[in-house]
Amino acid sequence: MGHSQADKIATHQRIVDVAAKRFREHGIEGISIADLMKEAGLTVGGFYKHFSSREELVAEAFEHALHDIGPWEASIATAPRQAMRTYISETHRDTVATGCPISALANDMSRSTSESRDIYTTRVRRILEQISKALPAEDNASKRSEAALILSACVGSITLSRAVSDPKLSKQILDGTLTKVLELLSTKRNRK
Amino acid sequence: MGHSQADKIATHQRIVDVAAKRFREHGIEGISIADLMKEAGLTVGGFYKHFSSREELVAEAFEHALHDIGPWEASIATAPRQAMRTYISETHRDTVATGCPISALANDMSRSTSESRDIYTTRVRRILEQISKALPAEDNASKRSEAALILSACVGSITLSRAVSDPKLSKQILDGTLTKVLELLSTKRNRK
DNA sequence: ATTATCTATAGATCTATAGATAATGC
DNA sequence: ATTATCTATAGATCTATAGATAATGC
Repeated sequence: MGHSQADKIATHQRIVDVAAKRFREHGIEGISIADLMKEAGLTVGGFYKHFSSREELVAEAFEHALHDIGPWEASIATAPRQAMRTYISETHRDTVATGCPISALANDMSRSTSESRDIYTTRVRRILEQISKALPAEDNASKRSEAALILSACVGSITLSRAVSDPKLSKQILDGTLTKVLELLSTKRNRK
Repeated sequence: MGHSQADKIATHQRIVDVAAKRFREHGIEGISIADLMKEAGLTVGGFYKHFSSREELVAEAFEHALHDIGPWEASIATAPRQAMRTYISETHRDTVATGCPISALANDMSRSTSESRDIYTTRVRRILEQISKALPAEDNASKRSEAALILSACVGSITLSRAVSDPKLSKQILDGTLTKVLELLSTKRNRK
């Protein structure tokens, strides 16, 4: 067992990694420090040499989880249709642990008063801007509205697809939403 | 303090009422039986004369919570635009305790294996059908897709509006999504 | 000597149960 | 006599801390 300072950094990162996954999977209150430490190959006693409180781990783990959607977020500008296909997909639905924390932790965030909630907020704003930029040219107000619709559809469809117990309905929600979102991204509609 | 059988029924209902609210507010694991009983004006010891387990209360409370969206669901067919204005609103955002459990408990449901999840699923299916019927005439496949988009947008927008900490962004998400959903409900778009 | 991790445990929950108390209802 | 509710508590968590152990690093 390693005890060097380099090992400690790696250990710290491993705890955050595990937490970022399990929080998305089980909810922020849904897993104990002891279980997280165990999965990281450690015992519970060492935890407070790495974090001053559970809340501190939550904040770090949440920020870490946001890294997982970095590439996706960047792809909105360059390949918006592909980005939507990736998000609104069965693969994403079935990989909550490494999937988008904006969706997986939305209900938890609404109950949070922590710093994480502000980071969450900033990130939502940034994603809305990215989607807005990717939209066919219209006036800016309309773009902002459409970006809100599309992000809401992303979050809502993946959340609903995970919540329903019928795989057929789950797929129908994803496929239906994706189809319409892709239409919104490409079609120039006639406006009144 | 009442001890009659009639009182017991009223007491039972009061516990379920309180639970239905607090589960939506704090999440299913976010409040203890003791706190729920206290709010219902009782002590924790009496709980198991009403329910065989915590899980049984969760199931009853969830079904009870679904009653709260009965009128809304019925209004989709008769006044779809008004239904959307009601759902995607600041008022709904600020009343989680009595608001739509489909949104408030979505993340909890995805982790559940209980009977409640099947009830949830059936209800989602029914709402999708209602929305589908309210859409301007198109082919059925397209209607189903559009219903999926609209329900996803409802759930996603209310969830995001609660999760973000900036009231301005919160309102922007609601207003933007609502505007576009209303367009979808009324506009006959040109199709390729 | 310092420190990363471990074992052990205190104190605060939470679910569920046992037994007492005080009403109802035959 | 029955039963709705209460007080009290067992047993299982969970967060956080104290002190021991065994490695690192000057």
